[in-house]
Formats: sequence, C-alpha cells, structure tokens
Amino acid sequence: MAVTIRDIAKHAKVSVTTVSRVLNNRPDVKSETREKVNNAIKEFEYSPNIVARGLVLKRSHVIGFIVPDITNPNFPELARGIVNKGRSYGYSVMFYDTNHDHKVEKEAIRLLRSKQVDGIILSFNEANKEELEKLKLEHFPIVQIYRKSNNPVVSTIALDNISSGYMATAYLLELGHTKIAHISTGEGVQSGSERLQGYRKALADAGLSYDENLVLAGENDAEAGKRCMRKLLSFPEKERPTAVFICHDSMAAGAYDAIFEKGLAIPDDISIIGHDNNQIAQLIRPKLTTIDTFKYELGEAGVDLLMKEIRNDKPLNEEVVITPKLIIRNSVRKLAK
Amino acid sequence: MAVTIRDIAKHAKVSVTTVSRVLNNRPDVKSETREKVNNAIKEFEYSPNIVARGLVLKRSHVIGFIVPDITNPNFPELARGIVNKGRSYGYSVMFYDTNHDHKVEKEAIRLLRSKQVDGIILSFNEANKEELEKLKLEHFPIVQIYRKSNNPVVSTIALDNISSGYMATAYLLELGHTKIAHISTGEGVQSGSERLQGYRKALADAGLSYDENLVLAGENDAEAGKRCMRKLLSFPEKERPTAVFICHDSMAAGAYDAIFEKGLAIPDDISIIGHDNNQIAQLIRPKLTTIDTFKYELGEAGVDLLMKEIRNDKPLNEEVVITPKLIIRNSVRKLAK
DNA sequence: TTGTATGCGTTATCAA
DNA sequence: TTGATAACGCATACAA
Repeated sequence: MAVTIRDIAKHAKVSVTTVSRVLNNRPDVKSETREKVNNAIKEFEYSPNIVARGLVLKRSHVIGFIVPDITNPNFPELARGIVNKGRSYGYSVMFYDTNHDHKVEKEAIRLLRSKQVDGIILSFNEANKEELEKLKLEHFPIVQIYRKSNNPVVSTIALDNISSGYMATAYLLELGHTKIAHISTGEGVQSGSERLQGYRKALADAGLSYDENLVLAGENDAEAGKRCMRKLLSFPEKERPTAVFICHDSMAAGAYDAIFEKGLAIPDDISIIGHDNNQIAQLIRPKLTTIDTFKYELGEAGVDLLMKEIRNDKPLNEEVVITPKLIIRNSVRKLAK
Repeated sequence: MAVTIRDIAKHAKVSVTTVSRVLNNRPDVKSETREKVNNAIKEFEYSPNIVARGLVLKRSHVIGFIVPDITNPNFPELARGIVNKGRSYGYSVMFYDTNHDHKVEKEAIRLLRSKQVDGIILSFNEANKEELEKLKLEHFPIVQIYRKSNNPVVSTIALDNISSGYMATAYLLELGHTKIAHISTGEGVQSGSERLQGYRKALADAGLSYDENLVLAGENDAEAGKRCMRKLLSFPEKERPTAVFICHDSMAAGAYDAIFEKGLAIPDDISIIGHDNNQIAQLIRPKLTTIDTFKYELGEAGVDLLMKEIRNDKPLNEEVVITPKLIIRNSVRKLAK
C-alpha cells in the first residue's frame, strides 16, 4: 500500500495540514517541525499523490497532445519540444495518435478531457472545426499547431508557409532559374496551399507568369513525388523545368528517384529544393537544399502559448507564427545566363 | 464549472449512487430511471471525471511511456503501437522523452508515479538498473523494451538481435560473400553487441574465422557509418570486404556516402545490408536490403504484457521476444563464384 | 430497486 | 504556528 500524507503526519506526530504545509513550502511552519516532517518524508520515500491534489486544486498539470500520425517525420521533434518545455512548467503530456481518423480525434479529445488535462495541443489535418468551436465555447484551453488562419478559431502556432514557399522559389529565381515547377500536396491541404501561394507570389514579383502545367499535386509521400516528377520529365525537353520546388522532403526523395531513372543528374540537369528539413534531407544524395521549419521550437512555443491560455480565464486566440529558414545544401545549382 | 455526477443526480431526481450505477452499467436499476439518468447525461453532455474515479478505484487507466529520444526513427512506430493498443484497453499514455539523460529518466519515473500511472513501458539505453530494481521491489508494473537479457530484472519485450545479426550475415554468406565486414555500435550497446554475436555465429557456422579488423564501431548515426565505411574502403583492394552488415539503417545511409565518394557502386562493387527497416531504407538509392524489427508490433506486445503485469499482483518477469525478418531490396548482390 | 454515509489523498478554511 | 474539518468527484457497503 502506498504511503499517504496521513502516514507521514502520524509518524512525524503532526497534523496532515502541517505536512501539507511543508509539502507546499509554506512559510508558516516552525523550522523544527518542518525538519521532523521532512525526515519522515525521506524515511518513507513519500511522494504526494498528484492526482488527489489535482482533484482539489482543479489543475492536473497534464496537457494533452494529439497528432494525426507520429511517424510523419515532422512530429517527433515537435513532440520533444512539447515534452521538454512542458516539463519545465511542471507539466506532463498525455499523447494520442489518431491515424488521421476524425472519430479517433473526437474520442481523444473526450478522453483527455475526462482525464482532466488542463489543455490540449493538437494538430488536425483538416481542422475538425466543430470540435474546436465546442471547446472554445467552454473556454477550454487549446492550441492548434500548423493551422495558420486569418480568422483562427483557437490559439495557433503556425509556420509561415507563404513565406517558405516564397523563400524557396525566390532562391531558385535568384540563381537564374525561370522555368520553375512546383510539386504540391494540393489546395486541399492548408500548408500545401499556402506554399503554393508563396510560389506564385515569388513568380509574380519576378515578373514571371504562372504556368499551371508546371504545378502538380499528390499525397505527401515519396511515391507521389516520384509520380509527379516523372510527369514533369515527360515534357518535351524545351518545356522541361530547370528547377522544382517540392512541398515535402519525402516527396523530394521520390522525385530524386524519377530523375535518376531518367539518367539525369541533380543539380546538373535539374535543381531540386525541398521543404521541412527532415532527417532524410541529409541522407539522400545529393544532400537536399530545403527549408527548415523549426519543429522543436514550434513545440516549445506551443507549450508557452498553451500555458498562457491556461492561466487566462478567457481564450486569448493568439497566433504565433514562426519564420522558416532556407538551408542550402547541394541539390540546387546556379543557372548560367 | 464542469458538471458533476451530483448535477446529473439532481436533475434526474435520483441519488448520485443511482447515477453511478447507470454510468457503470450496473444491472440493478429500473429501466425507466436508467433512461431518466441517461437523458440528463445527454442533456448536460456529462462525462465523468476519470481522475476522481481513479482516486477511489486506485486505477488511473494511464500508462507511462519513457524513451531516450523520440526522434530516433525506431520510436515513433513503437509509440503508435503503444498508443493504439493502449486505447483498445481503455488506457491513455503519458509520454516522456529523456534525451538520454539518466537524471531525467529518474525524474520521469518519479513524476509518472506521483501521477498515479498504473504501469510504465520504458526503453533505457543502458539499463538504469537501480531504478528498475526499486520499482520491482515495490511490485510496480514495468515493461522494458529492447533489453533482452538472460536474467531480466523486469518483464521485457525484446527483439531477437542475435537472430537478426545471424540472419543478415547468413544472407550474405548464402549469396557467396565470404569477406563480410560489420559496422557496429559496439559492445557497449546491448543491441549492437547482440547483433555482433549473431554475425560471429553465422561466420562460425559457415566455417569462417572471425577477423576483428573487419569489425568497426561507432555511434548510431550517418556520420559514424560514413567514417567506418571509409576505413573499410581504405584497405588494400584485396583485403576489402565484398559485403558489409551495418547495425542501423541510418549508419548504412552514411556508408553509402563513403562508397559513392570513392566512385564505387552498390551493390556492384560492395553489398550492404542494414538493420531496422526505417523509412530511409526505402528512400536511399539503391533501396536498402535490411532487417525489419516490427516496431509497431513490439509496442502492441509491450502493452499486452504491461496489462498482464497490472492485472497480476506479483511481477511476472516475462520476456516476449520478437523475431526479426529479412527485407530484400537492392543493395546486395549475388557474388559470382 | 434505490438512497445514505463513508472514504480515496489532498488542500483550504477557519479557529485555536 | 498548528490542527480539526470540509470539500474535490466519484464508487461502494450497507440499509431501506
């Protein structure tokens, strides 16, 4: 049987109230009795039941974290950021992987709430908006990750995907490329749609017209990247792009494949820039020039924001936007004039 | 203010006991009153406070999960297996990433216990044995992952690393290779040491002698793989291995690099077999022949075992061993006689 | 079939 | 500076 505050009180010959006082470092306790109590605590290796404490304090010091798929290479670092930052606030994190299933998302929220988490950090692919609205109505602290929005339903930590799309494309333009294709995840995925916007904006700012034939879309995986790249390479050589901005590193890896099977070289024949700076970006050859998205920092910022939400009694609806960064490696070349 | 069992009782004009009864699907309640209660529950969208319930039941329905580094590509899938299987048991999982820090491991255990988790699944690099012994003395349910041992301190889910090392080496032997090198993580890392054992055993069974010059060790990362492979390639051509079994896919990716920079081809000049079947194994070119380690299933099995531990009042000290599987891709060639 | 009273381990209120 | 008591939200022994 676990030792409780009562056992400590008994053996220190004081009341439970007093034990509670020293547990919470209250000043109003004589140093002798404090010592007595601390000795008993040490002797019994007593550690307070935080669950019981939470029951009376109405604060569990647990946050929920929901992702659609932790094997997506962007999430593990995010998770680390959340866990470590959470720990610095004295918070633990309860974790759910929903496998992109809306029903499971809903269930995860219900479960986490009945487990009395103080707030939830979540990343839903397509905003499960009704759920969020409901949570918001109840003033339940929520932070959503990766959902930049002009009219956010809840507080949000987002990457500036328009900037990153712009940045990637501008870099290619800078090096003399003008026929720049884009492999996207399509308009249906918010991040993809935003990166596409950035791409278009960069082209426009350079005075180039937008050619929809140069924009292909597929799932976020290597296979789709390969398929799209094959299509681009099937164009007559004159119409073939000299550079491609690809929405995700994993798709870029697939694109590499299509390029190599055609007997072409990167970046000599075609330049590639990815997005996300995942581990593979450094493992494929040539190393992939890409955009870093500060996943760890995003997780940390998410916790910071959630803590603000928890401390506030009204929803803040803040939006923290993180600026991505270009990582230059070896997959892009300067185009001769 | 959250709605409680008392609110429901009041509005259904019954006692809290009755509400509790319908909440727990007890048979001894008239169907009319059951309906009354259920209506009130629906009306208020009431969901019981599982924390309070746990306080009286002495069961939180939460398990802890501690890993040294979730960005290690083996862990996300493991985590998924644990979360999903846990959910099927009605369990949530509280997650810690310790960044390989023993102090943090210790703190994580303390924190999880004071949060009243019913058991912990953990993966420590070097068994933090004192901690485990202590937990065991208290009969606290623990399952350790990846620590195969003849004399396990606690219940364990392990990969049969000796088999996998054997399997990888035997495959190379089968294809005619006799000068087979091994890039390892060294004796200090248990899994590495075991895979090395398997390697040696396979050589011995084939009547080949062990050449310690062909066994190099480094950290589990691409850089180390590259460094070790460079060393192997610096041997006079006659002494150069025709095949290398590499302890981790990530190291293999680095090894690829060293091979390409020498102007050699895989598998034409040198065959490579990896270990783990991580995502990169399919993204690098040629696709890496490797050993699958059933990470998701390992996670599931870990939960199954932990549930058994939780239901039992005495530690079971069981060991579940999962057999790895060879995944043939394109990085190994058959050697002409 | 239903309700009253008690307790789970803790903190807060109030009085001493 | 200390302690008795109630309360947090729930489940259960026991009584009715």
